[in-house]
Amino acid sequence: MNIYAELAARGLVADCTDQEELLKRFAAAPMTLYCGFDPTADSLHVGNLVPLLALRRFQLLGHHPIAVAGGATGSIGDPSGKSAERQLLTREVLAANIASVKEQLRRLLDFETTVNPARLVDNAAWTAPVSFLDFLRDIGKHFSVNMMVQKESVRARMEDREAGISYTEFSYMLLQAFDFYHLRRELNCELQIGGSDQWGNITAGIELCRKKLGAQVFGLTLPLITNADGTKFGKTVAGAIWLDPKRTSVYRFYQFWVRTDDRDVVRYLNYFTFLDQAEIATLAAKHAENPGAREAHKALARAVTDLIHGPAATTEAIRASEILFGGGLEGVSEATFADIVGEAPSREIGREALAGDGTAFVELLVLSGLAASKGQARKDIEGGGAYLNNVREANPARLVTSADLLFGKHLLLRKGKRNYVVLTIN
RNA sequence: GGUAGGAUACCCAAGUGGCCAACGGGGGCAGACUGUAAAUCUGCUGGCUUACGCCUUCAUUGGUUCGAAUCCAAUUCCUACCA
Repeated sequence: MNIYAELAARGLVADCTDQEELLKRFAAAPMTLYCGFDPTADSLHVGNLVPLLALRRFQLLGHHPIAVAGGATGSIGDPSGKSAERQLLTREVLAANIASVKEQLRRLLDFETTVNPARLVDNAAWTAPVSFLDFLRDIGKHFSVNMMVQKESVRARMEDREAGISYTEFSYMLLQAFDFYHLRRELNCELQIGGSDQWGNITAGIELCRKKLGAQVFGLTLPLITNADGTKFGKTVAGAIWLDPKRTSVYRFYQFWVRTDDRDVVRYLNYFTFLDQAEIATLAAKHAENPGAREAHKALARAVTDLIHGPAATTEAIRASEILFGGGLEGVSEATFADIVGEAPSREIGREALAGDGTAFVELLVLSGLAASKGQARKDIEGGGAYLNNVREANPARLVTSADLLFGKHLLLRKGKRNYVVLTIN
């Protein structure tokens, strides 16, 4: 299957340059392509997944992917889609971010294959040595400010008198264009992919290649992922869903996908998994027939978690989820329960807290972090939204003692349908 | 620099001397219905307290008053018009 058809079938093509020529080029031979990732944090998040997986899709079909870590561009800040000027990252933070993002990129692409191994480069490598004067003379000369001002990312900020745009961010597209030019010249890279907000930056690079190298290169953008309810994909109240398990536990990562809106789930299977069209069609049919079973959701969650965290961690997250959401705790063995400890959010608690008369249930809810204050905890409990060991407990004053411990050392607290915390005696 | 207007809780936004922990909407949390979904309906949404109630909060500081988000003064920041 050719890559364009594959992407199109999944709804992953937002736009591309010179489609006719690009299709011919795809048909002719494998090509080298790249996508950049700016290290704005020390971890990528699910929002970065679409372009990242797209690189891998290209690789699976024989193309040569290059992941570019934005050591240079990241130090400037991309104005695309940003309504306000960004705080510059310090060099130390940037360096640390690049190091960890590189690790994450490494795990998602195949660098070992001999046929078309992925490559990972840092654009600081070729940008940093260029002097400001040289850059202005060799690169800047090819850009008309008139054109730059027309670009959506810049125009939006120029029209907003309050926000404005600094000269620094205004220059961002030149740096990204320089990347494409460099990669075309040195590595014969012919295609850049990116989110649809990258269109302006990508076309800037294409023009630079044409002007300086007389080469035709291509751009292809991927759609912006939207949630059916209109909220931003990948963002929860608590923040972004990160790929780094230290920031977002595997359990929470898995849960994020399981809770996907019904209306989004089939689309997301296409966007975020490598399941083929037949498999997705089967899941879509199952979902249409019996949405309550959430087969599609589970397949989605399993596939993505597996991809990011590996099969072992995924299995644990699934097991923890099955126990917590599978009904009562009766018959759950200590070994099985142990699986969810450390997987589900957990906290430690001193043994003395439960000795004698023990501690009021309200206190424990606050201790666990499930409630922000005692007053809130009381309301939650009185409202029937709190559970001790999966049994509703409506009395805030209920004293919890050692007798309530599961297997002599755990308490399972729950607020609402799906917020669990395991308290463990230390 | 001048003039006018503004700053209220997570966000938007009412309130212009006591009935104000502060209308309403959004968001969030919980309950019902369900399927860890959506929609809908209900409750909650500063802290402490079993409760009576107490404490902190309407940009900052000080003042007037029995009593201030509300009046006065100064300060800071924003907006609009003028220069």
